[in-house]
Amino acid sequence: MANSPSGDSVTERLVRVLETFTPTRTVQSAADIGRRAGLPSSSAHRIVGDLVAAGLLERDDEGRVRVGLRLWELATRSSHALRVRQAALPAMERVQARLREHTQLAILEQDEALFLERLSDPHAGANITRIAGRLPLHASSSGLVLLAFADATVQERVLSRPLRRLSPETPTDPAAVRRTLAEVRRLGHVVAPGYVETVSTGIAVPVRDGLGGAVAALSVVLPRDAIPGPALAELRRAAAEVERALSARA
Amino acid sequence: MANSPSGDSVTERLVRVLETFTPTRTVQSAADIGRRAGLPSSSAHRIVGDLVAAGLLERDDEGRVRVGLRLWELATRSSHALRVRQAALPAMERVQARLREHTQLAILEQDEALFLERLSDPHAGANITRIAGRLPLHASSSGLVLLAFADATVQERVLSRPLRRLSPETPTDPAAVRRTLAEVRRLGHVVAPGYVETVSTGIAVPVRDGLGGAVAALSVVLPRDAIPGPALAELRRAAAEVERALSARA
DNA sequence: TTCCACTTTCCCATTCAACGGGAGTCGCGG
DNA sequence: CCGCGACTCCCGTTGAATGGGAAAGTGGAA
Repeated sequence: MANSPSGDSVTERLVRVLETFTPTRTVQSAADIGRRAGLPSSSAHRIVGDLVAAGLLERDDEGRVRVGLRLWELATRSSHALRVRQAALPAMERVQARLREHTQLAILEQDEALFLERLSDPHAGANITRIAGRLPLHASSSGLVLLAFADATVQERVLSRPLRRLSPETPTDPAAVRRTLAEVRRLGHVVAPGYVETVSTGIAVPVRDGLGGAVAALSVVLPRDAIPGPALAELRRAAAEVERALSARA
Repeated sequence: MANSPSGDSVTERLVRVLETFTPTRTVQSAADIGRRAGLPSSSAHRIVGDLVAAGLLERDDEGRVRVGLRLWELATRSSHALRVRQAALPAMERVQARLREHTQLAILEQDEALFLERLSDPHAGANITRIAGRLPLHASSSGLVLLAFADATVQERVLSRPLRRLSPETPTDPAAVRRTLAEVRRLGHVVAPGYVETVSTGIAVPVRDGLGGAVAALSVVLPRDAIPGPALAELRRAAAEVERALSARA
């Protein structure tokens, strides 16, 4: 029953297998994969074997499995988001050189903020975001910026669902979030203290397209008590630079 | 016949479909995909539909197909090469800020040089390398560095096959390449004028691991007549920085 | 407007590849 | 030495993938 809403086709199985890999779990045994994907052991081994043969998975020196580089090569054909990343990288490096904390680039993807790039100072505190990681739109500075400039239907959909709480200070009242969004649109930025982690503050600005929308959010994560002014100025400058770079090649 | 040396299993078909996307061809109709992958039209449509449902492909506003972001998310689980990229990025930015041409990072992958990252000045001349692109090991500065510090069996295998010519100046005599490799090992760098394109010179240095091998090659592409000295100094410094960054987190 | 070329969707009988249970091997730790 | 887990191989069954064909949508040219 290919293509059906939730049976299991071969394709779905393959994806399930690939999804057993997480940002933290990057290598595992074939048997592990089978267990996590809910597959009979013999099937799991066969499927993993196929994927390895196809190059989507690789075996390391001692038989364990990891995601293959071929997959990354294929993924890179997905120009549209990666063009944004490419355009933003120089500006992000500049921000990072000045602030030396965490500098991030996120886009709106399936009602979440998807982080495309992240530059971190080794001396900066750890934080939760990762490249290719996601955060809820209402609960992160990047997300709020993306949501503020998103399509109205997206806003409705997101705010009509229960708003997950990441930290004690995450805003979970739809009305409050709506007010925040209006303010984001007015000011062109957002400062989100403690929304994601109590010890840090996210600061984000939109990278605008020509039509009132936002193609991405640039953000930095600072210690909770840092003063946001200088970071904001840096971010504003960077966003303008990215917008220029994006419009330059059309 | 799952897992067999070259029949066609479902997995192989999926990969064939994904491989119809190239760095240049990033969107196409389902029918196109079918033709390129050698699939009956009805099968092609079904498979594309499955892949879209799984999120590995996406349809744009007008029905055409492109590679999905989900694929990129999955690919990012492939930490091992991307750790190198992450470690190298700051140093690469520094090189790029100084030289303002093309700065590249490549690793050895299946007997080719695979480019993980590339920073290009908008004012620099175009050149052939791309992120996730590949070049032969004998015919690019990055490749020669990688080959010079590679396993002896890899060297033998590569040099025993016919050496493809990319430009009139590409070295294609195995003996000559062998001499070059020895020199690369002695000097710790290579200057490759016109090997890839007649108008440019590639300059590369290895990023060494602790054991006589190279984890990656850092390179720049300069106009053919540029003097290589300053670039070399920059690259050396950058490589040392990357080696430090890599050993820092273990 | 009609015609034509092309893409896409839907349907359905056939069949063959994927499936998974099971048995056997290897390697490790107790 | 035994037990446990990972992995490999085998093989009969079966149902999902397959692809031909028909028909509906799309769009440009005449």
